[in-house]
Amino acid sequence: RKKLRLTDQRKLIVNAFSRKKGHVSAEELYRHIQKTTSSIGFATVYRTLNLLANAGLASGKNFRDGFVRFECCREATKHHDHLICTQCGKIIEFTNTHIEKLQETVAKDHGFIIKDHSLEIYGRCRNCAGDK
Amino acid sequence: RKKLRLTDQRKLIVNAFSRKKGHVSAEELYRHIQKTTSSIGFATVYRTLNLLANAGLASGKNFRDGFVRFECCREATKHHDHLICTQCGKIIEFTNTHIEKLQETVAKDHGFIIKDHSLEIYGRCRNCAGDK
DNA sequence: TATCAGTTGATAATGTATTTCATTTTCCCC
DNA sequence: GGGGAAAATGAAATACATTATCAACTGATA
Repeated sequence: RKKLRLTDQRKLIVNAFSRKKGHVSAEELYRHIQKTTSSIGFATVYRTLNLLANAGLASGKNFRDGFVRFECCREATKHHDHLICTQCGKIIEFTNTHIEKLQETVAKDHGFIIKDHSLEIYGRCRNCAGDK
Repeated sequence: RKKLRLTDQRKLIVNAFSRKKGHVSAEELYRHIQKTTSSIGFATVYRTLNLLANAGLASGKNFRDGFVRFECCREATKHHDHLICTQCGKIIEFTNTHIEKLQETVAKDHGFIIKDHSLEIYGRCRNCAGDK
């Protein structure tokens, strides 16, 4: 939040968003806000989330359910990758510096300069492992 | 191609698709086919690509341009990951068994059973590295 | 406080992808 | 080689998440 205006709606959205842990889609956040405060348009939710994303305060991930999920980028939550359960939708975050280093190596081998990357592992979580 | 019917359109689409190397979107393929043979509907291209994907003969990847790109899954082209140049759009494939092993380890640590994964590294390729 | 650019919200529009449905085509069996 | 059921096609309609539009509004600034 640098050179933009601090409006009531933005306060509300940012509050709701940062309170929600995990990975929220714009629509989920919109509906959640609607429950307590009506009169916030969903265009504003989208806009604000994109603003946060551009400002580096949120990041949008496109898993495989057709929409973008945003997560809060606090200082504490540095970069991380995701394990996604295809059964129950659970999302686990992890970091592995060893993998990151190997990615750097791969990139270097191809003359690439990494700007960003995303690694998602899809499968069954502990609880869903038994299900067919 | 197991229990489905072999139609002229499918032959055409599959031919065009397997001839096209690299990563093609349904729309690109559709337009490419239109240039030589009109009278193939757009829906049929989508349908056929999805059939191929379900049959494991193609795989669709969702990079960051908003649509799905399909690539041919030949025997030769086993699983691989991607380096994507955000400047010129070039896509380089790579494999790294070491990274894969580490992914298995991570998954095991969280009680996950991997079914699939996708790793994309975004950055600048050799040619575009200099550009601002 | 007056101003005015930034912001909002309802709605329309966008763009990719899927579905519908009447028509056509393929495959299978005689 | 037909006949017919089932599958496939194409054009258009639809779904769906997201973005653009634009008049009305509002917060920051002079």
